[in-house]
Amino acid sequence: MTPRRDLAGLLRDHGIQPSAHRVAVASYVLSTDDHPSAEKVLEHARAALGLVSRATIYNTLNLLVRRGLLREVIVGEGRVVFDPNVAPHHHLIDRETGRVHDVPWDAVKIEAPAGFDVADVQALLYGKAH
Amino acid sequence: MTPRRDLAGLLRDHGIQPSAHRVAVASYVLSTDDHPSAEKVLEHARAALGLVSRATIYNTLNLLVRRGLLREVIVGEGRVVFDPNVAPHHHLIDRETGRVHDVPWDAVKIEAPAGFDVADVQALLYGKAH
DNA sequence: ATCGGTGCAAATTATTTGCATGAAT
DNA sequence: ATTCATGCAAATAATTTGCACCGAT
Repeated sequence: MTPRRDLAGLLRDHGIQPSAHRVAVASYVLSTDDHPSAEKVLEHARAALGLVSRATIYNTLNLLVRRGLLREVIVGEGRVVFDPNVAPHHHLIDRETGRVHDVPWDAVKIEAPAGFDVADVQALLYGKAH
Repeated sequence: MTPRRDLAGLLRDHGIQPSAHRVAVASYVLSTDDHPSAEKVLEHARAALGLVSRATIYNTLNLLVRRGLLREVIVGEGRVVFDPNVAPHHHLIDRETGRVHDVPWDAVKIEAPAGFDVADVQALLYGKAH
């Protein structure tokens, strides 16, 4: 497989110049399972770097998505969240905490409707821990 | 069951005063399987009534949703659409035409993740007709 | 010297809200 | 007369874009 030395190397391998801001954003968003919003990514970036523009966050997140390192997930109700797990899987939203959890791909089975080729499925499960 | 005489009666039964605008909006959006956006509902309302404010459309749609006659569905990529089918079911988005189709509830089976009560599931299938 | 990344402000898009007018009860 | 729906414009919220600047190659 792709030998990955470090974050900067990973970014470069995906055609992204590893600027300080991009590395800071990537080091958080590519290794968390928080499913952060753009706003939360901005907070983390500011904690790490001081002054960061919101536009830079959006630009960087969009770039990571375009390059296949990150996935944008719309978890209903207009919430948009980012997930470094780019393999096929689903999501569960805890209605009490708002937290988003990954759900394994094969926990959901679909019977494709007649007359359609289903290329992708995104299941959103809403529930709560018990 | 609730004896439903006409649209105005249906609205009244749900605590909605059947103004001309509301009846016009409802008569389209409650009987179509187009899964229209707010904008498309506005077009139809204008075709039927002439001058209609966008705000009135949003107010009316939100009212219908609040009263349980309509469901708001977010079909990925920021598209928001309205569906008069308020019974549990899923959706399939045709990637070529953009059209949204209803998918029967039991076409999708989930194995609830350990430790969670799943109260609701919304599956979005992306594909194309063949 | 050039290229590309960043900050800022302005633009965009979708939606909501406040307010005054006018219609319906 | 009072209530409530409507139109309009302004407010909001989330995201994108244009542009000037600045640092790194």
